[in-house]
Amino acid sequence: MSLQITPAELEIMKVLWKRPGIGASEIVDALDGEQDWSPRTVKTLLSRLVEKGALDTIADGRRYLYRPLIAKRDYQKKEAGQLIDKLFGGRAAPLVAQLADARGLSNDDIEELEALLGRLKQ
Amino acid sequence: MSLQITPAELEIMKVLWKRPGIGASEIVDALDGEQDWSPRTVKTLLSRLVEKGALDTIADGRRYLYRPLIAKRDYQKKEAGQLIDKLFGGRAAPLVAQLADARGLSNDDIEELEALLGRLKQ
DNA sequence: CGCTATTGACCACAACTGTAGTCAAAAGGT
DNA sequence: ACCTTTTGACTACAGTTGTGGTCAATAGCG
Repeated sequence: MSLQITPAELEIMKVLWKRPGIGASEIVDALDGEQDWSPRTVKTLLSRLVEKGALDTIADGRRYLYRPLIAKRDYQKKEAGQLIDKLFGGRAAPLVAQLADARGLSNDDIEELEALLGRLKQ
Repeated sequence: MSLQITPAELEIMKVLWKRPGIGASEIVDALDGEQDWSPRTVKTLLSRLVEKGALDTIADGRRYLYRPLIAKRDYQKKEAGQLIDKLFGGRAAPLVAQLADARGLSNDDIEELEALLGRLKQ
């Protein structure tokens, strides 16, 4: 199944995760400033996502509204899992260590993580 | 610079991170069982990695020995950073939460993370 | 010393990606 | 009732990636 979403396509998905059920032109507008794509490009990406089964269309007169068929969380989980399998020997701790090293964790991050670990531990 | 290493190329890098300075045929052997690539394929990937500046060659008679020019840690850091920027709003904590959810952290993981956080805290 | 196996250089080629154009139908302004 | 704009369908096309073939030089076996 593993529907492969490319980086460009992901930008579209992110818009639709925030505002599911909008049409192509709203997506173009939402991307303005972020990405500088012609509306044609956005349409192509949308078609490909529909083809791949990542999006659903709802007819709305002469146009379609688009809705994600995969949840953001599921996608995040899959990507995070792939990364640690690919590069960190399947262990989460080394990844976190790298992150801490790469960009430093804020105090908020640290507290949040401690709370999370506490919850996991019981 | 951001030399883009593809998934197939990464397999080669992983071998060379473990055993830097080996030749093409040793790499083919090392990959046996992992990947099922013809020696030609491995050769092509090696050339591309050299071309991209990810590997260095050392002449050794009629062949080359290959050595990584990027450290594994640096690559891990870059990838981890990209993932959280791309999908987790640049924050590490949500990533860890997803990982915990996706595959569960082992008790060892949890302890390791706690130790890590402790070190980061003061 | 001649033959075979190995090696790097170069080439091939289809699938996937990023980026967008053409076209025909339809919707809406005037 | 037209003309313009918007939309989806289809098409294009170059660059990247996965996968491997050809070829010529050469190194080592016998």
